[in-house]
Amino acid sequence: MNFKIPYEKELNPSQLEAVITTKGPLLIIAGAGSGKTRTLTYRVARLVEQGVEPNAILLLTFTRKASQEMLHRASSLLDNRCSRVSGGTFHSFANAILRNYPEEAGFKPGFTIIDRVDSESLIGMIRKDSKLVSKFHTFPRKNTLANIFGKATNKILPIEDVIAKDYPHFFITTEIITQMYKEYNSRKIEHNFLDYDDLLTHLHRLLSKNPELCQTIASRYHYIMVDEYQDTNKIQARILYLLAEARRNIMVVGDDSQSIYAFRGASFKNIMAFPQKFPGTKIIKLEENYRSVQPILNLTNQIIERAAEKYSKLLFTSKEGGVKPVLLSTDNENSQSCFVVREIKKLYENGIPLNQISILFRAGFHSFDLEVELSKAKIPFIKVGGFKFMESAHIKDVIAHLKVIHNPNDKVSWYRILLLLDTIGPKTADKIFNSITEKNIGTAGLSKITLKPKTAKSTARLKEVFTQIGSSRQSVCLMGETIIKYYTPILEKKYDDYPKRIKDLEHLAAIMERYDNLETFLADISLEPPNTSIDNTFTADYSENDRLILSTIHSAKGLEWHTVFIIWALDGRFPSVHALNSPEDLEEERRLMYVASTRAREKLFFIHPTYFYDRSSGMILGAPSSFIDMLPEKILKKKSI
DNA sequence: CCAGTATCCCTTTTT
DNA sequence: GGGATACTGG
Repeated sequence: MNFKIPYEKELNPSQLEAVITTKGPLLIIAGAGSGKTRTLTYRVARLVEQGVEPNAILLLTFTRKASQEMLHRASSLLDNRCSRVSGGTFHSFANAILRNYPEEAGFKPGFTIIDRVDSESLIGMIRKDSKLVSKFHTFPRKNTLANIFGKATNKILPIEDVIAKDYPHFFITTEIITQMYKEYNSRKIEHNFLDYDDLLTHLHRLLSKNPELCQTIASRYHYIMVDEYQDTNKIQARILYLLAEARRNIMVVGDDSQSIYAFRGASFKNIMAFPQKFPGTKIIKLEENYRSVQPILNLTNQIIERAAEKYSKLLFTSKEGGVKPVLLSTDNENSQSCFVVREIKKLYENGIPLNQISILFRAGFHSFDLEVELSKAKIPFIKVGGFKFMESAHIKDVIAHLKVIHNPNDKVSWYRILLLLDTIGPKTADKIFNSITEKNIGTAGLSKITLKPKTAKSTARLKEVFTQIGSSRQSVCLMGETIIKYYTPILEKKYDDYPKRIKDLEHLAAIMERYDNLETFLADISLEPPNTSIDNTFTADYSENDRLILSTIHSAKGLEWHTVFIIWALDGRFPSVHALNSPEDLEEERRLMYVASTRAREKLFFIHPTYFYDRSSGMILGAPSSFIDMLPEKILKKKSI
């Protein structure tokens, strides 16, 4: 067969082998910067070029953006057929399948995806209803309960194991927590809710309990590719197995050294287990690094070499030159920020565009001081990760109105809406919710139920809104506008900082314009919530042109820049205090440091203050991150100012 | 039954 | 230094 794309020319031997091995199970161990995305892209193109029906290829990635980008690139390599490849995240894939087979999966059509905040609210309701909670001196709070439930689900462990291992101080409450977990699951069914974990577990259950249906679904996908396999959890691995076991045309790509999502149940051991699940797996390692200069690789190799458990690999490059990474000690937080600002100005004057520079940190709030200094210096920046806009109160308030329109059974959202109103508390909200669900009259039914005069007065405007929306089949955007208009006075009364929040709502309205279907809109914002901001207001559409990038390390996965600054490279912050007493957690912090430092092409800085009082732990921090402190001068230049 | 006040808690990363 | 929860008065 003659191929249009000159694969041999454009790929190195290992990459080429990965691309042309299209049959059978394939495991690619891809070191940082080894052209993993390139390999996946060419492989998609190759399959399509071989005549495989594009939608028979399933490309599962970590974010939707990643799959879109790959398919876009594949399209420009070959042709537009590549854009018809089925791609997305595990969660969005599960969402799509489950919406097609709700009954088989055991719930009503038109389910609502609930985020962490909603899930905690529901748990809070259960907790409040329980008379047993007050019998204990301490009982886990709703967010702790959510953590316990989540861990049990994602790691496929019984509740009691999770409590015994991670929450021994709550051991005597085990029985009640287990009871609440059951209650949580049945209430989700009652209100037609699926939380993030449910998307995966329900899909898994659907496939495993329904062999024929599983076969129907599996037979659609002749070729499966999974990116970032090190960050999948056990359930995801099982789903993949069910989808791929018949044809066995499955390729997974990952790097165990870059596994950074154990906190939500991911396990890099999936990589180790893959060849056992699929006997005859061909393993290919990509070890040539095309990203960083050798001095940076020398350092990153050292960081990861000390890891307890890994597939061994050693990255090398043929890139010449480069300078040694720098560890810089500054006296306090603000001098850390000022140093970064000064260096950025220098780089910019030397012709490095701002969008080729990034500042990385462990947690979203670590950049606050720096953001102030950047604003003072008039350096434009965009921040990625950390804060969750979709979970901020004003956004959730507006969305709640849309959610009850879509699913009138959504008790959490009804509560949220009703409690915004004067004289309405939990009890009244309960009554209203019950009469609406009993009569099954939807949101427009709010005006049909009998209320006390006082309550009727408080709900008057809301009734109007729902009647208006219910009678005229409005577009998503129009509904949104109606609700925002209704909500704005409430917002102004509730928050002193309302101008900023109104701006957020305008951005939300802009997103809504792109949708003609409410269900799709609600699912999308839950599954791929916007996580970028400019000037502290969230931004869905932006160009990174000439903007500095501030990002959490988790959100920097897969990206690269000319220069990378890692701030707060401070013991107790990075690694975080939370990880200090668990060797496993500490290993994850190490991998996180590895991910952060392998983002740099030419220049890499670690910065830390030498004196910092940490309010939360009451500790005084000052030592550099233990992952880099022990590195010799030969590898890391140490300076202080 | 709501709303306002005192107290306690914790505080990472994300689909 | 803030949010969530428990408590208390109207």
